[in-house]
Amino acid sequence: MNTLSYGLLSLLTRNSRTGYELMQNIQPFWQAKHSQIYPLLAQLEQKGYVEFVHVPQSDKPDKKVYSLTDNGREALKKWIAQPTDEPVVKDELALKVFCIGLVDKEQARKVLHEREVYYQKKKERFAQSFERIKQDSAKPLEELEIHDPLFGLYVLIQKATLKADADLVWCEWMKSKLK
Amino acid sequence: MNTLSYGLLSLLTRNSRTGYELMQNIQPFWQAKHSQIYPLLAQLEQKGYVEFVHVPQSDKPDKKVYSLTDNGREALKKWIAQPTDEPVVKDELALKVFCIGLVDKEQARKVLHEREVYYQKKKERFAQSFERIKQDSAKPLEELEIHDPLFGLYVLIQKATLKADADLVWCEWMKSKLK
DNA sequence: AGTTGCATGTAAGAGGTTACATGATTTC
DNA sequence: GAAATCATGTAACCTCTTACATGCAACT
Repeated sequence: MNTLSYGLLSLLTRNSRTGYELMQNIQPFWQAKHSQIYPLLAQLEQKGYVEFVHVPQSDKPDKKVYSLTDNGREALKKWIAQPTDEPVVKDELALKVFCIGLVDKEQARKVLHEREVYYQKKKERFAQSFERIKQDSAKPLEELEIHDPLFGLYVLIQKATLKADADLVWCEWMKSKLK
Repeated sequence: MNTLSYGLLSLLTRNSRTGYELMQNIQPFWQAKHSQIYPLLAQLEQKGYVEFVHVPQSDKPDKKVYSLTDNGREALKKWIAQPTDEPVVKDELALKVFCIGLVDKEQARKVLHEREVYYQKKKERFAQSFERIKQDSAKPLEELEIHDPLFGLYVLIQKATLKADADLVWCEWMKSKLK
């Protein structure tokens, strides 16, 4: 059981989902391709942590809809109680910035601008996510509590927004250094 | 040439360093073990991007001190001009938080507290880094410009500090949600 | 006509971790 | 006496990406 496997179980606590949907939905929290996820789902099924129903479709390819079993839910609870791995960040930009003095301000601005646009788009996507869960939620978001179904998603989008803001502040600050 | 290889070259623009030092110094920006770095250094030497001198030591094991060649410096400049990969973040905590409703507030607080301590320690380390480069720098840090040797390191510590602050703000905010 | 989305899967290879191997000095 | 630091390297294994494979519907 690796971390990604637990991540898939974690998503399934909300809804039943297909492998394809799991692949899409886990992206903001853990980047993984379908080629990694499908074999893991097969393993999780063998372990009895998930089960699936085959759903034939006429217009689109048939699909397998996975849901969490009681065993899977128990495994998740045990996992949460284990010590949490430290976050791993791999950002090529940081390595470039370290030796940014090799190029002129003009070129450095280009590198930074590319990243600024990236974070702005990211922020927009988070704003849209907030809107979506605001509509799905019975309560105002600020009143959501730990056992409300949308709590986890809500606080994660909050986390991601705060981080994107910090990155954008840094980009702005860098612009003033490269004038 | 993968990203980590360029990262090693990037560090060598500052100083000549041993493989062991490179392994330590790259940690804040790219987590890599010595078992990955030593073979890459051998490859970089074969490509003519770095060269090394053998330095015998009596009290400690002998070492190889690597430095950047002109070819290596040219390779770095070309790399900076290429499009930059998007950052990859893998944080087990995010996956746990998504399904945090499975456990009670008491347990959730424990998980969050562990991470808060981690970010506090990280901030302290960054503060120490600031102090160290403040002493190494001829100018006040705010006046450092792109071609000053400590510029890259300075702005990276600034970036890391802003992000750690954002994470700590989120941890505090979460505490109020879990009261 | 070509691309994107839906939907699943496998195979090859690159990237990365853990363990094995050695050995002196210093710190707890 | 045990663990940590310095210092290098290899081997086995796990993780992850890219490419191969299929096929229909909708959009451009």
